[in-house]
Amino acid sequence: MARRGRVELRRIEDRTSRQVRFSKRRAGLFKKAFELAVLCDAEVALLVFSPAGKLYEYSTSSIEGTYDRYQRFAGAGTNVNGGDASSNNDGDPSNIQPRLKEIASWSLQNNADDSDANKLEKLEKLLTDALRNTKSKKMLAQQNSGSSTRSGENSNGPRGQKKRGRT
Amino acid sequence: MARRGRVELRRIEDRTSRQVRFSKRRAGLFKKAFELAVLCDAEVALLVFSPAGKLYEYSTSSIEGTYDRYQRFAGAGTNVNGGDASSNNDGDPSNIQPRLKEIASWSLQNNADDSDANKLEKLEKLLTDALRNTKSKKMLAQQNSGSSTRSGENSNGPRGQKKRGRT
DNA sequence: GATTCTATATTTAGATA
DNA sequence: CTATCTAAATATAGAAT
Repeated sequence: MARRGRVELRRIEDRTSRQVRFSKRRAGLFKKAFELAVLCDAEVALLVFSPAGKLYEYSTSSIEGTYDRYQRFAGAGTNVNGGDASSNNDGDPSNIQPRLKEIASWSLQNNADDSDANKLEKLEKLLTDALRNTKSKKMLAQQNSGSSTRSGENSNGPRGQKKRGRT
Repeated sequence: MARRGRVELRRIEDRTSRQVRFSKRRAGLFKKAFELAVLCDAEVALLVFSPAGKLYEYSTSSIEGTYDRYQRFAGAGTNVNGGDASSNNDGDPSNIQPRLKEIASWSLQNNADDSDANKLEKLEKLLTDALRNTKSKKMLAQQNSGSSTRSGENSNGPRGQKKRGRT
């Protein structure tokens, strides 16, 4: 963030302070959203509920419209994750369990120490791979079942692109 | 925004430049959205379609959930209270182990069946969260400054967070 | 609660790799 | 396309209004 002392990334306890920051940051966030839309010609939809329950929204066109596009996009399996399912998936995209085993194992072995960058790096890799496999698998499952079980597509990030060699 | 010459708030004509800015600004926007959610305990849903048609999303809980709340809210036009509904994210990026435990547990319980979209969806969320935590944690460890500025990067990798020589 | 002032913390456009 | 580095523009925590 920015300014004098430095801010911990965690829920602000002081009610008043949290409210003030919410106001300021909300304004900043909406401004950024607007700029991204205009400068880069992107379609943006942003919904924010304040801790008090108040609604704030912004959208290039309309919340509904963008949400619809989102559903069609995600549901149709068009290009759900930007197309990164072609990387080195260890061959079989449906082979998730092995990855999970690794993660589970790693988790147990490092239970007492998770502050080391190297370990974190390794974990990160495992998670990334596992996630990639998951997505590939999910698409397959959805396509096969034919039914639209689109309950909650809720992957946070726009997953990493290829990440391998440079062009 | 920020940098050397100054930016006109209008569509960037140069295709390449626009693409690069989109990448950077998108990352910044998602980071801000994440911070607002964590710091101020707000519920956020963000959808972005790049000019190329790629989808990027972030949500405190789930896009669908927040959209639903939005519709209800807009429809009722009243205070959607009755519980505040503030999602508790567990906000602490340094708390990775709990996530891993969840993953490990899930892994064991679903060992025999990983072909179901719903299960995969759940797993995906777990992995995404865990990954996000990992990255935040890693940056912290790397900075090794003892202070505590974290950033919840949910997009691609942790942007250059090295030392950044301020002038 | 929102806004202004101010001293820092961040963000980011460009150029590169 | 992504990551770095640098210089310059913003964003914003705190305090006061």
